[in-house]
Amino acid sequence: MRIAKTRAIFNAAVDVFSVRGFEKATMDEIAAKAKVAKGTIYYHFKSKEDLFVFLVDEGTKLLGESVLSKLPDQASATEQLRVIIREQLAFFQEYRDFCIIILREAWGEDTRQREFRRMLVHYVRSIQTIVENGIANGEFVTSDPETSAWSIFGGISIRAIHHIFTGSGENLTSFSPAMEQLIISGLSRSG
Amino acid sequence: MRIAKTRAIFNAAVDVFSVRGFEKATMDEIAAKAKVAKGTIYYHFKSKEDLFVFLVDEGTKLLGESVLSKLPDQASATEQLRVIIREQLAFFQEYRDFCIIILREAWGEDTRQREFRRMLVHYVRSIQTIVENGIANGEFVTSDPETSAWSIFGGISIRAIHHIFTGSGENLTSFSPAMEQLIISGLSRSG
Amino acid sequence: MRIAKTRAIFNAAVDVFSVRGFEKATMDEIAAKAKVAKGTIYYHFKSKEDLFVFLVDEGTKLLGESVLSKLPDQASATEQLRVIIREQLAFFQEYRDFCIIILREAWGEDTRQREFRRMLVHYVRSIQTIVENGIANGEFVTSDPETSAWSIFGGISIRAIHHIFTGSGENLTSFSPAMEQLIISGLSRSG
Amino acid sequence: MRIAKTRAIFNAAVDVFSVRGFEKATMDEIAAKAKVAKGTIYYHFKSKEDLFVFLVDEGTKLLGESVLSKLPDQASATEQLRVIIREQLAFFQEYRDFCIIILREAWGEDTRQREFRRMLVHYVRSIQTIVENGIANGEFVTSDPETSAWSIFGGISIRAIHHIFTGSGENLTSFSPAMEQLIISGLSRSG
DNA sequence: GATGAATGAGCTTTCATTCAT
DNA sequence: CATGAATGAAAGCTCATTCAT
Repeated sequence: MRIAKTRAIFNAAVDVFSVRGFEKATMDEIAAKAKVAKGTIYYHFKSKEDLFVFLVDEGTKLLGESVLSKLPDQASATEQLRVIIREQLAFFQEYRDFCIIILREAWGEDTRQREFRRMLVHYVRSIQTIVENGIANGEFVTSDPETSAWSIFGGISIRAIHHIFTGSGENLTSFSPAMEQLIISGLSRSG
Repeated sequence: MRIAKTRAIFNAAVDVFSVRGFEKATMDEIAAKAKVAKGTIYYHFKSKEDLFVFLVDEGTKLLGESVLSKLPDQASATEQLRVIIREQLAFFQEYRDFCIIILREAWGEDTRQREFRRMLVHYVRSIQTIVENGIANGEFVTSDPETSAWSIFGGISIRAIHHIFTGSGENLTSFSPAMEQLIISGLSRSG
Repeated sequence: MRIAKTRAIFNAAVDVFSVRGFEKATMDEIAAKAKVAKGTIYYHFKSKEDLFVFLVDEGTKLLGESVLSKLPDQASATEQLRVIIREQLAFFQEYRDFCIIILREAWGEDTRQREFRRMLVHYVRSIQTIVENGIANGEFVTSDPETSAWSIFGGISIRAIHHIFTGSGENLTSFSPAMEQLIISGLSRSG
Repeated sequence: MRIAKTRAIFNAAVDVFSVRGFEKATMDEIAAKAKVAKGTIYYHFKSKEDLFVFLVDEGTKLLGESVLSKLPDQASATEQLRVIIREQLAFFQEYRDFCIIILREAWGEDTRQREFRRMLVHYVRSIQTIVENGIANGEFVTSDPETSAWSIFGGISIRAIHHIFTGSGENLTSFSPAMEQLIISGLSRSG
């Protein structure tokens, strides 16, 4: 029972936070959506902030696991990067709420925002590592792997969120080929 | 006098909105920072939302002007794209507050957020046009110019905001070469 | 206008705090009694605690002034002590609320309670000084002026509060002769 | 087992109520300190109020027994009063928590507070009886034995609580001689 | 034009009490 | 006997907005 309620609150919170944003989200709405009394949320989480941080931790961990578990061990850096692009888009397709929450709530000096960025940095470092491996084995060329990694992460994320708010029902993964090409080969015809 | 007060309010608002976010920003803090009475803000702006939208309109217009006015008319699409990257980074360097506001406040279904995205779409369409011109004249190859344009915009923005919150004092424009290379030539050695 | 509202809030707060006690008093009830909106209280006082401390400071100052201003400068210590007893009873007669608040709210480790005791100590020290003067000029005999002063203050206060809650409508000052006799001459017939 | 748990709850309650006061004390803290589940308290006591009243009844009874059992039957009223003063101080020395609870929680119109005063009145009446006996046999002089009794009780209690919150570690009974002298002989040299 | 005192709806959080196990 | 998860009413506090001056 305990886990069931915690789960219900978690799901409701993801929903409400993504629609309203952290500040405008109310515990009342989360409680209603989770079909528990407001006090029940406070029995399981010590505050709104605590609930949010829990959700962000889980969500970012899930992003990491979802994407990184798909990486083929023996493949080239190029292939690995393609997988990253494809799987991050797939993750945002399945968890649109997290895509919104990430872009909206990570930037600021509040505790929850710092914690959020700490998780994000961890994820982006995985991309950076792949880029660095690619450089090491001669596949890639770049003067600044950190900039590359954040640009790749940001490109995918902003492309996704723009689609979420503006696009048709099209699946996010349909952008994968164009993005892979852009990131691997660049725009230039000669490459 | 009118313009002076409006200006003071505007500047204070940019500051407070970027530090606190729209919801946590208070009219009291904006008034205090602008050194006007709270009622004075309501004399110049109809509401908190109205003030925010004004600021976003001005800011996005300024972004567009700052970046696009630097575009050399007769240059190649490649060169134009390089200028976009360089100048958008320069803009974010000068107006860090606005970089933060864009990434934080543009995503949601509130009126102010829709208006915000409308302005953003306008700007990104300029990038898209350059990409399309590049395709038309054979410089560029991509199957999806819209995805390219948003990826470019997103890559630059997220790289910038990560630096703003985490980086050292380094100038944002120092990332320009690496980003130009990534976007023009891609990561791949063979290109 | 400002002072009028502050005054109304002050009076309402004294009333509500004395009837309910600090913890059970609600800002809603104070606001209703003062006929102002709840927010108005927070415009004038930064918190419930702040309001309470303000009220305690004023009340204890008033107690000090009311009682001590009646002290005849050139009189004997005995006469001065009689005045203290009479006037403190008169003060509690007029400000029963303060009598209740003092006995109820001064004991504890919260900030407001420490502050309260600080004020009380100041007042009781005046009694102690009179006792010490009496010793110096040979009127009084006691081995411990501090104990005497607190016993006198406590005797008066508890006798008063017992009357407030249990007694008839009789005026508190009617206890003055018996108390003066007790404190000056003691119970013993031989004295 | 039943009695053991009831005892543990009782002790924890005395502790928590004296530190926090009735309103701020929480059943959670009492349960934690008693090392029982919260529900267990409700098995033994019907409500928070019920627990408090039980504790007050026991405590006041204990005060009465502790002090009055020491009264030497055949002694003079003067000697009996000296014993009262000494033993009440000794009681407060051993049960400081209860001294605090008395002064804090007895004044108000709630049921528990009326019940509390009913117990207190019972105790103070014992002092009053001694005073009246003293008058009857010519030892004492006073026009108002009730006022004397409450003043004596109040003087002792307030002197004690002031010491508890402000004093050094000194034993409360060290104030007994000065208080006995004050109450028996008064401050006046001539007596 | 400009002010700032006043408002009250709305929010987060607490906690005594209940009850299924 | 004992437990502790769940409840929801109630409270302190915030803040965008208004309006008399």
